[in-house]
Amino acid sequence: MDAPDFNKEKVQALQEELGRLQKENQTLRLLFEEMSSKYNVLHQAYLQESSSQFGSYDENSNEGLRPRVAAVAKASHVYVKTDPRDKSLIVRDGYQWRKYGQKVTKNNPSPRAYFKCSVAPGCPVKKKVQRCVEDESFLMASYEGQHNHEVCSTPTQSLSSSTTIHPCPFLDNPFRPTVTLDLTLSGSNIQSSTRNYLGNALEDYGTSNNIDDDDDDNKRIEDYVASLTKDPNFTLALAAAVARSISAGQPKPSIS
DNA sequence: CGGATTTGACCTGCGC
DNA sequence: GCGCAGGTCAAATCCG
Repeated sequence: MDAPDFNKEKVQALQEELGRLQKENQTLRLLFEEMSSKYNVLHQAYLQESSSQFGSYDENSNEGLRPRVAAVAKASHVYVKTDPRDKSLIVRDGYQWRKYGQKVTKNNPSPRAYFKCSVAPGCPVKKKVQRCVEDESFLMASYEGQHNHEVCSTPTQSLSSSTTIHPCPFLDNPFRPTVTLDLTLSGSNIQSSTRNYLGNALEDYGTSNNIDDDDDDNKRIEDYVASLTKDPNFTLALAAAVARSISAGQPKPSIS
């Protein structure tokens, strides 16, 4: 058998395979972008819904980061992203608190701290702060009672640059820690930060895509896919987005 | 020195 | 009634 002919056939087969993979990559990319887009829309809706249920912050209001009093009237939970190395149980939420107790609870090795609002002498609001078992980088703050005064500090004092607040990243939030609502950012940056997780790789790929350099492209794709699939947070976010996309596409059961 | 924090003791509710 | 766990009190301590 002629060696050059054999090599020619082999090259041709590889080119066909390459072309097929490129088409597949293109399809997957489009699918990814669509899912990413849907994910962002759904996540924004989720955050809006969550902010109406939890003690949360109105970033569009000129009142800054003050928690909505109505939401704090009953016991509510807020998850705060902090530095895991920071062992303090301090949640900067715009109010001034006096610590009156600390206790180690049964199901959590991290101690629970008890705070009373010290802004006004008669303010009945209490707060419990405990590090999450699932992820020690999160603090869970439970608020009880209703403030009878206005917030005492400015928004810039309320939240440190490294503090981020989440409605609930563990129990009922399918997005888990993959997405961070960083209240130190502006509104547009909040959206861009939520896009980062799923969008960056594809955006990077899109901006650097060069048709003349197929080998580099494939290598880049493989690197992106490998880095994404290795990340459990991405897997969770992807699963949630797929589930939501599927459920969103199904007709809603009629309520009679 | 005064206010905030720490920490052990005490109180209370709940399940067995 | 007892034990356990969570919540609160208050004296001691720390810190600016």
